[in-house]
Amino acid sequence: MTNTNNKNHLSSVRNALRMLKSFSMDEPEKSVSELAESLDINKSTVSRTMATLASEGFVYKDPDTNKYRLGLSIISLSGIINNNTDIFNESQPVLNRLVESCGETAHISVLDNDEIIYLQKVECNHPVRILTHVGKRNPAYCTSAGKVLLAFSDDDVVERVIAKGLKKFTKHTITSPTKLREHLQEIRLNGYAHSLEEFNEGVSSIATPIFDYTGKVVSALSVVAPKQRLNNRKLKEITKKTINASKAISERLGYWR
Amino acid sequence: MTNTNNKNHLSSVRNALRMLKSFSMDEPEKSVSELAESLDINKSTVSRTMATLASEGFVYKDPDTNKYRLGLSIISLSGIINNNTDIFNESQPVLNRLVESCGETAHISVLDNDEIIYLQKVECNHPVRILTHVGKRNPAYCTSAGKVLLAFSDDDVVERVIAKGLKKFTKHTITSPTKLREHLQEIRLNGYAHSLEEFNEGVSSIATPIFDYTGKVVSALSVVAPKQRLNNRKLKEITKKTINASKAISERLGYWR
DNA sequence: GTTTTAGTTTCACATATAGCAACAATTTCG
DNA sequence: CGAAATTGTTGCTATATGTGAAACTAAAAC
Repeated sequence: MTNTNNKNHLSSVRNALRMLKSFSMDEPEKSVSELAESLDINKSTVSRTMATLASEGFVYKDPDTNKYRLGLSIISLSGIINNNTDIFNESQPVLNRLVESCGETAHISVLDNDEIIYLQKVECNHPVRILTHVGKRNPAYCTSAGKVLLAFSDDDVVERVIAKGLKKFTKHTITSPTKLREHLQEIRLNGYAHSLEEFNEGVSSIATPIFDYTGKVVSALSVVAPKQRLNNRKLKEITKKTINASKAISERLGYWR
Repeated sequence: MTNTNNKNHLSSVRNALRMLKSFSMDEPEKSVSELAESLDINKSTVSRTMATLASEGFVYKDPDTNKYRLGLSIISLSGIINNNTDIFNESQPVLNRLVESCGETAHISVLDNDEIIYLQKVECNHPVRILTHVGKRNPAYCTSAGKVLLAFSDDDVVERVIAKGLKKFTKHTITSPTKLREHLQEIRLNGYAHSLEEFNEGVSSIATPIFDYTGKVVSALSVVAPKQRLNNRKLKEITKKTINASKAISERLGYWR
């Protein structure tokens, strides 16, 4: 037996999903043995599970190296999500214009499991690029997008994030629960959030909330840039443009003032 | 027992994957009962499997309607695929320029399971749009991208496609095996393929092959447009631009000459 | 050529899973 | 508004099924 965790969950399915999730940006290819070791699951179980995943196209087995990669079925499924999510359909053109106007990379992100996850990214032309990608997860309390989303979330979400611990990533990371609560309050009033090197040294960002037709904040729009490209004037200018862009997206989602 | 198909495959995992795959553009939301009925799997099995999928973020359960949707874990995984696939990284800027220059939508697609699947799409600004999306599958023998990919595939792939049957979608669909073989031969010589309403009435497209550093055709670049926007001159012009764009992408992938 | 490592498959056993049925919770309909 | 029907979840049990150990291949390393 491997996992007897959640009683009403199918362990073999859970194993399969863990195998899928173990692929990452840094390790996009894995062998059966590597999977078996890192997940602490028997080799033969991994072998059979991966074969099943492969037969449905969720992973692809390189016939030369015997290593597995994520497969095209996942692309198919992601396409279905995207086209059925309003934010995807409505935000694309607005994002493009924002990126062009600011000259910096922009993202759409949502809160998931008390972290943010990037749903969309439009990259700028600068050769110096920031280290995000669609699907990436980042902490909520030290990114501008995360702070915006927290600021408009229920208190219990904020408290849960605080309870999980506010890890210090840089000397600018807010680690005091009280300060964080005050800061979020301020963000709610201002209608935007800045993160000046709170998560990564040398990286700053600006985020604003996107409202749906019910007036709920469903996602955040953020612009990221290397700190040195963001002097005070530029910061203000981009903040204003980001606010306008998120208003435009909110309106497309049916939000009225 | 539900499936005893492939002996060395895990049926519960296969069930889970079938459940994931049953979501589509037209049916992005499904209830337990719907899933159970359409897949002919017991309700309780579906319930437990979906709960497992939900706990890992592969599906999301709407607390109001009790219906399931595909979840964000899939977006995460797709992001990993994209950023680790050379075609994704290298083709984006070239695609953008092509779309701007042609004024029509462009795609990158690959062959998977004898069908084409769209990996990437850059949309044009025309209000009249074509019905594709990332992750969509289309038949290979009647789309321009598919024909290009078949033309540069091994014979057994072509024969397999023929054996599966050449369904007539429009009056322009090629349904004769002999004609198809000749046509593919021609495409290989020309270095591009056209599909003039072979799959959808009123829709035409142009596709060219993309080579990797080993000289193998790994994907196709295609431009799609409503038939009426593609007069003879425009068709020639776009064909030329598409050829150049695919050459540019191939070079970025390390292909020489 | 031998040794090591990696992946698949066989086999027997234990158990996790599928199906049934009962239950709880909605929703639909009279 | 209450009865009937539909839907989702959970004990329960038998048995199909997934697991782990080891045998077996195959390939790579030495």
